[in-house]
Amino acid sequence: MLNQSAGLDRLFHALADPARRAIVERLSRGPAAVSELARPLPMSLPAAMQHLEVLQAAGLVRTQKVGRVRTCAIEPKALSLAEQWINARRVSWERRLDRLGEYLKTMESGGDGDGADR
Amino acid sequence: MLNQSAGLDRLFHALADPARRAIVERLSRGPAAVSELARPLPMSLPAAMQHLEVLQAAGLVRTQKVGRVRTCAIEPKALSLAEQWINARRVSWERRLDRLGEYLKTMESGGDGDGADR
DNA sequence: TTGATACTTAGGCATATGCTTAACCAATCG
DNA sequence: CGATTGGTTAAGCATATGCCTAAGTATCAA
Repeated sequence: MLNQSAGLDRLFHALADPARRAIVERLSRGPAAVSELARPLPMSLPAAMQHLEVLQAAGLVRTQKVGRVRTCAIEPKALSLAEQWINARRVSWERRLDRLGEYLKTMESGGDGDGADR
Repeated sequence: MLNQSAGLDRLFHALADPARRAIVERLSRGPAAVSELARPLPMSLPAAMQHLEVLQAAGLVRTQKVGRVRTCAIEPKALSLAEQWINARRVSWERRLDRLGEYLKTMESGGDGDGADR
């Protein structure tokens, strides 16, 4: 899986802001121009642009300029990186809880069993 | 589902740092004391503590002090909030791509169909 | 009670973020 | 051409983050 740490940094950081999530939410319903994305946000256009740049740096958004209009769209694959990390954690702790369950059953039936957690 | 925006802010922000993810990774394999979590990190103990505080504020980690040792554990439920948000996005854009597919099929068979995207 | 261990708090500092306003280009439009 | 529209760049500023060192506090061990 390789570490991919910097990518996760950028990805989670990009998602850690309501304005940026709002942009992603809007874009998951279809492409939009920069000013269209900025309009509903409580900030200036340049500020919204900076958020867009963060999203692009995270690979979440792809843009393309035609004439004087820049059209933005989500990059669905980007989110799956975050998803995978979260899933990996879940697998990890579920396995642990299973082992704990086994251990408790062993206890019950009077065995000794090295259940050392560390 | 209600907005839950502040919670997502804290959650994603907490995950947007390699040291904090390392802590979560360690804890998904089982509970640990503060100093045990700090040891592998390239920083001082107080710095590690601050990361721990961020994780607690995000609801990702629960701690409990016994004697002079504070033991930390993950709160599996916390991650599911992030997961849900990501899933919701996916559902949204998959529906959209389906509609787009339908539209293209309609085109193909010569129909007109209002496929306006906006 | 003395000392070591395991955190905690406080203060300070460098850099990063988020935002603003004020220009500045580049395609349209009249 | 000259004015608009849509976007971009630049500079500046306030606050937030991330880290450190130094100085506590509270067990536990001898």
